Amino acid sequence: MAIQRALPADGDQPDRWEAQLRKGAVEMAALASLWQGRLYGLEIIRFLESQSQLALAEGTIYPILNRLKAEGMLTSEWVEAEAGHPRKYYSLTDAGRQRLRQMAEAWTSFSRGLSHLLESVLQQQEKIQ
Amino acid sequence: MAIQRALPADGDQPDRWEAQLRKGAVEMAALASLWQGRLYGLEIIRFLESQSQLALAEGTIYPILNRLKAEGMLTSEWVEAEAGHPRKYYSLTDAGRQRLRQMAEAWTSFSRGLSHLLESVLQQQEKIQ
DNA sequence: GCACTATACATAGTTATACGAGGTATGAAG
DNA sequence: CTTCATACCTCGTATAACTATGTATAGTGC
Repeated sequence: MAIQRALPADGDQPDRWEAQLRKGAVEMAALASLWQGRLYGLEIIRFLESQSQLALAEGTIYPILNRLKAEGMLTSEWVEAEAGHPRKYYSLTDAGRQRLRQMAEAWTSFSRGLSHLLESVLQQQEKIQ
Repeated sequence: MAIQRALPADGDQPDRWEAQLRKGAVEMAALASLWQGRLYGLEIIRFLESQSQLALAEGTIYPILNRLKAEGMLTSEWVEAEAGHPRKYYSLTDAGRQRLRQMAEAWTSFSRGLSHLLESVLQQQEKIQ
């Protein structure tokens, strides 16, 4: 985990979010995939791949899901499948929804800043041979 | 089992830009800061901070600059300052410019995918309270 | 001309992240 | 009962970013 250090209970610095975003965009994507309803592990991977070209490995997603669950951002429940094997479905908690909103805002701001930087670069695209 | 990339059709991507971008957005930002002309180390930090709210430490930027120089993405030259001390100015090479364009495109795609994911989340903003 | 300060460049060491490669468990099919 | 397919899980590793610190140069006060 990372987000807490020796910080006081509610002393979350907005500065930390930025730093976290640069790294934890994947964590945000995982939360976002659950926005419209519960999904199970492999389903999250497929969802993100189809919706955002974000290809995550199993070794990436499961640790993240466990971390998020430990932080109270989501819950899980085993569900028996008719044909197959039990699946662990994850759902957002209220805390998870709230955090996702904050991350989404911070991400948007961060992304906008970078896009601004890249404007000149991309404008030149038309001139490129 | 679990051979995730058993796709022969996919071929090999030039690089795993997506994966790199999630981490190396900072590297891209460093290249981007030099698009309009040469800057020296501390100047890059100040530029990024003012232009994109991206706050980088010296310990972050110098290793990146050295790495990029070693890869031929930029050149450096010492310049004597009237009042002060020599500064090491960095400039993009043609290779650096080309790479930055590729990264900018990949970033745009990646960013767009994530924004798409976050659409539903952000749309709910108005309903909150 | 010697400390003191400010600016600028540099790097060693720590931490955290994403991932690859393997392992476990369940049920279905042969 | 062996094999296959799906799904979950975890350890070890490479790498990236950051913290803290060190070095070098030059101007300022005495």
